[in-house]
Amino acid sequence: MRIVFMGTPDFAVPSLNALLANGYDVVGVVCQPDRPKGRGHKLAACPVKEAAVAAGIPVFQPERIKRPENVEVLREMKPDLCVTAAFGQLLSQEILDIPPMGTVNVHSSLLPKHRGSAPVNWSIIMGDTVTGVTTMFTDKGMDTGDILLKEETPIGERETAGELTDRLAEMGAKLLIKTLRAMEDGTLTRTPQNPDEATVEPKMDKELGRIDWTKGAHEIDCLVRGVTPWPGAYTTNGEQTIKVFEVAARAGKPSGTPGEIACADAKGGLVVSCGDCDMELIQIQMPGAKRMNAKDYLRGHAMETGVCLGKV
RNA sequence: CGCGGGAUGGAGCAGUCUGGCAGCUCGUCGGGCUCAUAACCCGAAGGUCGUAGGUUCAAAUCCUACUCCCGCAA
Repeated sequence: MRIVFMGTPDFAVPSLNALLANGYDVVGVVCQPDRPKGRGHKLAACPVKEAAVAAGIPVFQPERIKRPENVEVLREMKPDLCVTAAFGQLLSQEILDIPPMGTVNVHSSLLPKHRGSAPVNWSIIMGDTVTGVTTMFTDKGMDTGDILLKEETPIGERETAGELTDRLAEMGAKLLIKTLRAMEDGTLTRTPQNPDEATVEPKMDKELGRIDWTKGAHEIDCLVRGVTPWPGAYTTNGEQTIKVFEVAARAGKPSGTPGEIACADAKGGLVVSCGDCDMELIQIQMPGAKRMNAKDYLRGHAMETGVCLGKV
């Protein structure tokens, strides 16, 4: 069975490797073009490309897969089946018609919940306690195809989007293999999604990570974990942007107005009031500095109590 | 050559402009105080000042090259 794999970020790599490890014939890999990245504005390959190159598989990186000449390239790969995992481009019907066995997608949520490009982030931000991975037949819409298999997992109370993504990537890879096995056995069933239960969220945006201190502690904690490590949560102190990696609620009532610094020393930590209590900023990063514990930062820097964070 | 910040005992920083004793807040170790303590008092250990070269009587500090880390932007 000739398989063409389409995926781009870290999430997709375990699925690709699982196909290879299980002896599937991956004849080509499609991913997003190299993008300028990092400080030197140098072009960088995406994780899937690196994995494909390491495995000696031809890589195709079209700017827009839908263009006729790119569709033709895909057609010439003569895939029996296509597998997608966080590819980053929608496929046209013309493309979906190429592989006779169809196109299977690995999605990092329990569909139809959390359609879109950032399901892991949103499931944490929304305060879900359970999430999972879903395999489905890709169709023309955004994560709207028929569901094949699902697997659930609880979301850890302290788990960040990055950590959960890693876990789901491994789960997704296993579920993908299970799905293909079932497909080969003829035991696979497909279930249409119930559109009434569907939710769709936008992709991650920097502005999303801005902490609103008037919100409650749980909501803020979910936001911080949901956008960590990317795009990252942050607040501001005057002109300075403070990136926030980990927060913890303090028992009791807020000791000041939302955003007000209640405590800022190496012993007591950095404590800020939010809507319903005080919160400790455990791990932060200041401009130009590396990520560190707030208490460490305060050993070498003074911060005034009483000032308000997050004021524009 | 996209813009910018940084590297100084175990942690976080000051000192660099204007060259001249290795400093601050902690941590660690020892001792004291205390019913007790993350509190307080006394003492100690611990540093090739990112690397290499240059200037100088003298370099953390000035000059040159290099390495590594980080913010913005993507």
